[in-house]
Amino acid sequence: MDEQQTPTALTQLPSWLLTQSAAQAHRIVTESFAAGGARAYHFRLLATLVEFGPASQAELGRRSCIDRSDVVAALNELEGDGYVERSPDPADARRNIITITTAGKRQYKRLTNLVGKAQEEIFAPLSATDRARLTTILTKLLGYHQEL
Amino acid sequence: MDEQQTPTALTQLPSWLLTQSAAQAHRIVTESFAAGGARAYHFRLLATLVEFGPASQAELGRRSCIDRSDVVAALNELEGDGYVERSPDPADARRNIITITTAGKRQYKRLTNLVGKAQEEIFAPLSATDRARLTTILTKLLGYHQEL
DNA sequence: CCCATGTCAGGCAAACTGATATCG
DNA sequence: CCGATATCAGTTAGCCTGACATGG
Repeated sequence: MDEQQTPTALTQLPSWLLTQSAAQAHRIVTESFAAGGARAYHFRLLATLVEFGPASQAELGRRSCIDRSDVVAALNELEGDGYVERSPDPADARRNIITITTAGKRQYKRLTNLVGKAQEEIFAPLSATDRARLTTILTKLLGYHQEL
Repeated sequence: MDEQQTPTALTQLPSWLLTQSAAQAHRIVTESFAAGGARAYHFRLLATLVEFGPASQAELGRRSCIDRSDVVAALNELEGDGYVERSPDPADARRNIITITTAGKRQYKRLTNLVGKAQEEIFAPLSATDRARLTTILTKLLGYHQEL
């Protein structure tokens, strides 16, 4: 009797479609990470360390698009789990050099695996063509908003 | 020297593209609403009232995809601004019937205008074809995740 | 008895702001 | 003096859970 009635003022609004489907994706990804005892911030930081090597906290924050103050907290947790190590930078006393540990690399692989499965769950209804188009369009969109 | 270096593990992850561009969109929309002294919840509720007419709070929550408890708070604010009115349902003593006021309709038009401008800002880099494709794909995606 | 409703209290992850001490 | 760094404290909007009294 009472159908799913969402106002067309929302349904036909591009930004609504974007934020709502992102919310679904976010929920699924968050659950996946939780199964690995982690949060999105941890994955982002580990990925950054794996791809670019050791770096200061500020540098990590810029590369992973995480605020400096949030980097502190996330690194505390990663350090507590033995996934990264903090050491003072001999060349600049203000900085810590963050290094990923062997356990950290293992955890990163685990999380990569989990997030991969989450992709399948999220984008299940889309054809290969749709997925490719979506990726292309969103890359364009994101690139535009990041360089401003 | 130090290019924008975001790990490809993120850059090439569909859910990352989705959530990050949604974050940009969300930020722009939020700023637009703030300029009208409102939040997204207010717009959602007003749109629901305009399209479907007076309804109980629970019904409003279902239609606008807002949790019952958040509906209470948002309606308090809308009522405080004179945009909606609460009245007891004579047919069911548990319910309030929420009605949008004339001022509320005016506010809704204002917000519709603001959110429209936000769309242009958000999707500026996309061609008409890209926008149409994006809308189609996201509609498909959202429909899939909502009916489960 | 079970379910729906409105309300309140509170948590939670992400993103952000501001202040501060330290160092280049 | 200016700017970058690491840290801490605190805020926010959105989403969510649990509890509870009341009424259908």
